[in-house]
Amino acid sequence: MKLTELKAIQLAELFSSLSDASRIRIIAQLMGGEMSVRSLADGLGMTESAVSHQLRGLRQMHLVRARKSGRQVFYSLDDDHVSRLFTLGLDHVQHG
Amino acid sequence: MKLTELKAIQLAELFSSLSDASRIRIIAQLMGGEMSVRSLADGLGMTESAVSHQLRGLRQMHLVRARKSGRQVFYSLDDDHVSRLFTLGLDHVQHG
DNA sequence: TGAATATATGAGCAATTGTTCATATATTAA
DNA sequence: TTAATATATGAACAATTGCTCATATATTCA
Repeated sequence: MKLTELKAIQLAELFSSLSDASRIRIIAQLMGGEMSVRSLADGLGMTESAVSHQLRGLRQMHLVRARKSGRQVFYSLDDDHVSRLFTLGLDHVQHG
Repeated sequence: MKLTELKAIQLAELFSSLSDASRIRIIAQLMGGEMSVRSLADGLGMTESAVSHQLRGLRQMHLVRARKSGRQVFYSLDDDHVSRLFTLGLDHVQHG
């Protein structure tokens, strides 16, 4: 298959976004619906700062989207590509 | 969604395997069928050493498989999860 | 306005990563 | 056996990454 260097880099960046256990766990939580930064941090046992740093990267790669309400920010998965990549990956890990 | 820490780590490792442009280009080449280390290296403009190092990681994650024939080793994609992850990722990068 | 709360961000540091270079192993041919 | 070829591997180094800590911004409430 032919692939421009740019597309290769973009693809690598996309998968990079999913290449850390903390980010995977953030995404797993968001599979259940939108959550605030604090409740993500509480649920994951991470600091809000660490979660916020990770969410920034996920946002930049359009894996999550933010909705502001008052002083909270609720995050959710951006589109269904994300959960499809997630479950396809889980498939690969579980079977063969 | 609930996810054990082990599964989170395994998923992250899987996506890590796809998180580098060189590895993405190796996989793109292998979408066309099996290739030797040398022809991969030639086609990608990488040294055989660099390609071999990367193939080792891909092999360990069961993304590629090796078939030895004489003094050459031919690599191919391990199963269809790989190309499905690849094309799903490409989808995400191209649209939305 | 000022205090409290929720999130974001920059600097800095330890840990990880991808490559090169040198060398090792394995196979074939002479 | 020796030389040549194909691949693999270990060490080392620069570059990147994910966290903590301190601080900044934004919003609500008194």
